[in-house]
Amino acid sequence: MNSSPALADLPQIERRTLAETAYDALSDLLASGRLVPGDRLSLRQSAAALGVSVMPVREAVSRLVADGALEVAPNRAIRVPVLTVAEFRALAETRMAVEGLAAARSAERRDAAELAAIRRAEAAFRAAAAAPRPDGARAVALNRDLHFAVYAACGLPPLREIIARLWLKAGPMINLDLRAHPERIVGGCAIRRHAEMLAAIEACDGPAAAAALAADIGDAAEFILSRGRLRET
Amino acid sequence: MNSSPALADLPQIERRTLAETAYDALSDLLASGRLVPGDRLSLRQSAAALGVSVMPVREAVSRLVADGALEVAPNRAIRVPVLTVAEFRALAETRMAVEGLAAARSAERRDAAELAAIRRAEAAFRAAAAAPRPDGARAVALNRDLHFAVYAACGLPPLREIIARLWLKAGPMINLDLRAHPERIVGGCAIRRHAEMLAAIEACDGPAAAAALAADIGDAAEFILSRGRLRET
DNA sequence: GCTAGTGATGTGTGATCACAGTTCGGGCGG
DNA sequence: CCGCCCGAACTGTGATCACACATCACTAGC
Repeated sequence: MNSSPALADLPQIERRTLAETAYDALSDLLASGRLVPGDRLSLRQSAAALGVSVMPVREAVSRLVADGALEVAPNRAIRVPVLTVAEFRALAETRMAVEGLAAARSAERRDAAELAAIRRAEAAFRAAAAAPRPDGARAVALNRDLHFAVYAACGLPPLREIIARLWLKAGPMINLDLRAHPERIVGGCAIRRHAEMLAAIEACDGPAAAAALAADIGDAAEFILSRGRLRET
Repeated sequence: MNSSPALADLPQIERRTLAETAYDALSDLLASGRLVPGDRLSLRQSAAALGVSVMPVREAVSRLVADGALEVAPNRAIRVPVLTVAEFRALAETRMAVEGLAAARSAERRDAAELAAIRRAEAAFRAAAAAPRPDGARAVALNRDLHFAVYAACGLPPLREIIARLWLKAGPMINLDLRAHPERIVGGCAIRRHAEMLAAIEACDGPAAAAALAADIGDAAEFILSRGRLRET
């Protein structure tokens, strides 16, 4: 079975289902904080907005509900969860532990290319934060890029996926205030924590990287908690 | 709007969708090892077996695919993944890290009731392993009960859910050999590791609990790897 | 004799319809 | 004027249908 060698040049055509695209679209809305805790969303309206039928949207929403990024109220209404203080604390603690784990591994295993990528991401975030008029949405995206540049270097794909799901759950709450008040967190602790983390990763110091990252998450969580927008019970 | 206090006694009627039931049914098949890596399954056949239409099954399968517990081949065939050696190693390492984390927290935070539950689960597993003719399926279930009794005591519901998903991914591979050869792992290391873990939890020694649990997972992983049923590439 | 084309069958994916349940607003009775 | 009730509109859920694609057995052609 000989065939033209030109066929080898053909790139694999990507096979994306509409459900996957819908999932990505909704995930992005959640991760960027454009979907606020308490927001309701309707399958039919979302489908209309995406220009598809309810079928793919239903599948995407079902996955997000399973991830805890959305919830179906007993009234059968789909909405972005409004976490209680206790739930938010548990989520933040889990993130500090799991993401700290990933950061420690990254510090100990990163190669030169990964370190360079982390350095670039840190510099980009710092530059954006130093801008005269900070852009909330851009800061959120760059912060995300930096964190996941670190997690990508941990060598454990399953761990990276776990963290991505945790971000989906925490995203709306975290990014809500970060978008509204970019100067607070961005100008304050985050830059310092990121610098500490980068230094630890450069020094291959796992525990220090974990501590810096946990502190970064802890700072943000304390800030959110102090604003008191969560449910008490 | 006064009403009889007897109404307070009524338990909340559970609102389960068929999709959730289907998800639980398939999860159980995966977790218990009755679904073996490489097995294909069809939406229509599964739906017929469950006595529902393809709709709920499709949603359940979609979630399991998102969890990595199932995969859709490019041929559009649904099957339980056959992990490569590298993937299995990464999964085992992730489990050792994350579940070790949970065990450490449990050791440090468990209350008396949780400790009692863990003791009961450990005793039940030990008793089943000591039986003259070990029952593979029962040992799998009791092992699962013991582990999750520990994770339930860590005080972090999100962490518990993460571990449940990891078990869904690893379940088919782990339980395949455990069901086939209950005497190997059950009679050997597992009992000892469990005893070490229980002792550490009783002593509120977090690091020791994490080490014992990681060793338990590591032993099982080594055993699986030595059997060489995984894909090389 | 062996390969390449061709049909039937079954696959997941997506759209559409049907239905029970909820929500919300308008209008009637008090 | 206020409170209740009923109906229209909308919700998610499930079933059914339609379609493009993959697989396999089979046959015609070299």
